[in-house]
Amino acid sequence: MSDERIEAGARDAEAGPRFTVAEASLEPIYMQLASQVKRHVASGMLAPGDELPSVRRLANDLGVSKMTISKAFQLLESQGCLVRRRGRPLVVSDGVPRRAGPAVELLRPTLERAAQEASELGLTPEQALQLFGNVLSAADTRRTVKSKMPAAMPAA
Amino acid sequence: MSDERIEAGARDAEAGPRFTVAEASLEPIYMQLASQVKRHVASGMLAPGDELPSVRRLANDLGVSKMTISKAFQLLESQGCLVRRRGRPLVVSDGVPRRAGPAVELLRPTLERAAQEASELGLTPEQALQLFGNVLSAADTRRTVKSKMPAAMPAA
Amino acid sequence: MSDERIEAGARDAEAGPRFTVAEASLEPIYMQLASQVKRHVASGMLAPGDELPSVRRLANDLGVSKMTISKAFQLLESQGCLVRRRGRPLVVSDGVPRRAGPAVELLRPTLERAAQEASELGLTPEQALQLFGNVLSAADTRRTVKSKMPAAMPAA
Amino acid sequence: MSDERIEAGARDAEAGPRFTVAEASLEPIYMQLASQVKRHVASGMLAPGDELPSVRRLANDLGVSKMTISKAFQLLESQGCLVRRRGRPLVVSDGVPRRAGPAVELLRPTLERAAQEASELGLTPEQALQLFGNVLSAADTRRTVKSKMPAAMPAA
DNA sequence: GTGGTCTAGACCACG
DNA sequence: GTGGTCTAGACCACA
Repeated sequence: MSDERIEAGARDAEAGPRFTVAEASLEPIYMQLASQVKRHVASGMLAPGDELPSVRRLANDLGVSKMTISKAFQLLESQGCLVRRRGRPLVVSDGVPRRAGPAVELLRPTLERAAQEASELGLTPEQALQLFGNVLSAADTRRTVKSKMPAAMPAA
Repeated sequence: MSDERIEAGARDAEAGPRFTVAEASLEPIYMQLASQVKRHVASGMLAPGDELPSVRRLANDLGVSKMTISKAFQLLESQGCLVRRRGRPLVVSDGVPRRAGPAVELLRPTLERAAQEASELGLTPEQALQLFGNVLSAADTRRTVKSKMPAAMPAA
Repeated sequence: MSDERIEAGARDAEAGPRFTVAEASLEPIYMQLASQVKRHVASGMLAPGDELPSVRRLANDLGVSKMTISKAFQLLESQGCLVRRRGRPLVVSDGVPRRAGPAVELLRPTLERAAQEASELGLTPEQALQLFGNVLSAADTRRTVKSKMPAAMPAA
Repeated sequence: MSDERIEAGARDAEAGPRFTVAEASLEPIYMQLASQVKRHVASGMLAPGDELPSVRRLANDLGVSKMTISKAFQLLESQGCLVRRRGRPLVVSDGVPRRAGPAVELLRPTLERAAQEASELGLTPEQALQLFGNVLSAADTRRTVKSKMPAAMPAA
């Protein structure tokens, strides 16, 4: 992860999903957030019925406008992923637990893109796989180092 | 590669680089093209001195505006990747063969993104690696099957 | 129609859909617009493939912000009613011609509300029907008077 | 009335006004309630001097916050429709029995909106009228069927 | 010219 | 406190 990311949520002992945006990315911020929420739902990090961080807090933590967060949430609501309740934080819908199949399927598009790029780069599948292995290890290490505590208990 | 892609180049006996764009993608077409050219250069598919297809032809084949192709080339020229010569097609610069290190490095950002997503999806590195293996195999198979004619050999 | 409405589109000989917003209404402007577009599609006033007025023009004519128009269109796109094409005006989708059944069904919710209110007002169905008849006549008259020409030919 | 409605009042032998709110509606609940009370007053279902259900009871029956009920009542009080007396339930004011003319006038705005929508849908006044007739019949039937007990007589 | 993204801030509705 | 709506204006991407 060479690009700078701004993080929000789940710090310290708090056990919640982490939200990050890559400012440098060309992908609109609200889309980064929306797909991130979907991944957190797919992973179980966000369960149906869970409340999301408030728009204001996220906007503040991530350093983006309230409207941008709102837009992300609105997109997710239009896709049936979140539900609105008057005057309450948004909540993960329980009607549509996983609309794109199991968690693993949400990763496929990115990997397909990687495969396409690897092919254009003239890399063999083996080379591509090995590089991914390296990248995964590096990420894992970084993560492990970062949180010295056993990752915050799952069911706090 | 579930999304529809429009292809151009490397047909018949001609063994040249293949250009494709995903209309549905949110990534600007000119950027898709520019990064694709860079990958072809990194892979050696396009060597320094090689001529690129004409703007008109690419625009026609890919079904996009000439402006869009121009913009991609313009971007590459401004990065020193292509050079323009009076009334001639653009050629690959030999001054800056690989500005991002070996080919493998151009794949890293996408894989880092995949790793980040895998982590958010709660997948283990092993699961992510396995899925990538599947995807690479599928892509390889598809490619092999597709080109019955001895056109451009599958990079491997 | 006692409330003031700001109109846009389809003036003079131009035969296009008319867009209006009621400023005084509590219904958000973008929702007023979105449901209006749906009605125009259901009526055939807007056919699949037709382009909508540009965001800027509508915003200007209706005296609202560009973002507000954009939000209405975005909502319609998320419902599959409009489709976006790079750098072109939005267009009525042909994939989902009428997702709520025939035109008449789009009127039902409002009439159900009216029926509920009539009942609470202690009106008999006959009284309610008669009042609706009066209102329809009034509207019809007003419309006829307004456009002295034969309403602009349907298939211009 | 396809939307779910939560009801309160007029149960058992008690013959009083019925209050309902549509949770899913975008219209604020307190406004739904306030306009409903006005209709009940216009219909005579609530006569000047009649007491309204207590805030607590309505809140409980309708499953909304007491604040919301209070807000509705406050609005009505500020409009002179209800009057507050020390420690007693609110009663219908006799000063302003029908501030918008006869009952039928309270229905007009909704019917005007329906007429506007019908026009945008390309329906003839005859079609619109017929649909309203159907809707009124359906509502009437449902109501008759629903109340097997000789509770509050259907208004007719 | 088209639409899209984002911001900063004001104001509203609901609890 | 929550989210929603709207604005005015800046900047970007695409034709």
